[in-house]
Amino acid sequence: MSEIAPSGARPQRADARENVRQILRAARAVFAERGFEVSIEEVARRSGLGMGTIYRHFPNKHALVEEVAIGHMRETSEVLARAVDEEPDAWSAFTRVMRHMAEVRSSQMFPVSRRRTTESGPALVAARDALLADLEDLMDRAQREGALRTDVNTYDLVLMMASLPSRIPGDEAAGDLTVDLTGRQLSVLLDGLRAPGAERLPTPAATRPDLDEFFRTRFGV
Amino acid sequence: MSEIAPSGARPQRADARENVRQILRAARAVFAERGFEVSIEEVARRSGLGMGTIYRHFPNKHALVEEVAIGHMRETSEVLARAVDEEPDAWSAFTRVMRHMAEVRSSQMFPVSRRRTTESGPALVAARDALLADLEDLMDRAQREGALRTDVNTYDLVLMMASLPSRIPGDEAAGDLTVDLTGRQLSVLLDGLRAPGAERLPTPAATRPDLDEFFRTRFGV
DNA sequence: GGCTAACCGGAAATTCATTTTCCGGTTCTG
DNA sequence: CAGAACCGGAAAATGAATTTCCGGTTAGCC
Repeated sequence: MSEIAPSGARPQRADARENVRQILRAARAVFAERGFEVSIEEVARRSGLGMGTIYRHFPNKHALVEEVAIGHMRETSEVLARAVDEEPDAWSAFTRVMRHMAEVRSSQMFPVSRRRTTESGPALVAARDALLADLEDLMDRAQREGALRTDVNTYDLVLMMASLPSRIPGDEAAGDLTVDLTGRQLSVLLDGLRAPGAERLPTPAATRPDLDEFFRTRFGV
Repeated sequence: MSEIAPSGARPQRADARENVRQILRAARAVFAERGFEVSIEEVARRSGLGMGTIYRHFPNKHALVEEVAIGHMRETSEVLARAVDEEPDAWSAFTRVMRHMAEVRSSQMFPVSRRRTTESGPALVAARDALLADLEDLMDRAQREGALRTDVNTYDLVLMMASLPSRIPGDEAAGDLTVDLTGRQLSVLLDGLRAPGAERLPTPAATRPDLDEFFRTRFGV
């Protein structure tokens, strides 16, 4: 995480460890709902802690974002592995992963990477690349199965997922939406991804640099 | 527009009128590419004019945004009318309108409305509501035709269109994308909108308040 | 229980981007 | 060619966010 217990000093207190957990939980929820440009104050409010506490455990905002992003990548990889194991075919596994990504909005975490090179940087890059590779495998299988249209690639997919609207805002806001916008759009999207696809997609397809560039201009990370 | 010639005074100069046109053209392009949170300085740069000139013709940034939005609404209404006239069926007309909206990214303009009540406020609301009504008619027809899935409504649509990524950045930027992301996503989206649709959409459907609320939290307008 | 380092809250300082003003100099146009 | 209309862009005003700081509070070992 962010604090290593130096050999000679006192260890981290139990309440502090619990607070770090609360911060990460709150950050994850708030980022999912509103994107990671929300203020630290917002995260603090949601976690029930003060801003000072957050800065006690993370050197700066970006470090917090990175930590959350790593969590997303790893978790999604696990979900993917489990789906591949348990589902009867690649398409079912694929939709299951999509639903999970939409639910937690992990795709917006892909671009979080190298603005500043922090200590968790390498871990993040590794987790992200591992997920992308797994996703590509799964999509290949779904395409060979004849279920997924063959003219989309991993980057298209991540970008599409990133474009989905946020899920319903949390507890606090008064004027909450009553619709599951994400769910509705995702369903339409999945239908659109089914093979063979009537529309002809403009070429060329997206590439990795496109993905990076898009997120850079879109989210500034 | 924004300047009325008072009866006794000199009329607006020809070069000034041309500049207003340039400002609107530049604003439209920049907003389409990067959203309307781009700075006025950006608009100025793109129009080849100074910031002072923009403020000479528009009392504040929001007034400029409104003017652009009105243009989008009216233009899209015209495109829709023409499409209905010329296309053989409702679905073709529908896709034509969708492609136009994606091209100019007019759907992100829907929420621009009543933050401050300006003089152009009523005109904007009228233009927007007219377009929404026309769109609803067209979707109804496409649904009765059996081409458009019946479980989506106008609000779903506007929201989906608003989620599409920006089109390829303009002249200036060095690291441009080489992909037509908008086009690819739109094609997938259109396939997903085809009747009958295999996926079952979460209910209830979106409503007008949902649309307003979504944009408020998403774009702050 | 008591001591002390670890911890917390949140106001205040800082930073940074953006909007908006302002005015000396320039350009149309009658 | 007079003079109002116009322009550019530096600088002031604003606003929103990040980050620091420190007096006051705990946890947890003795």
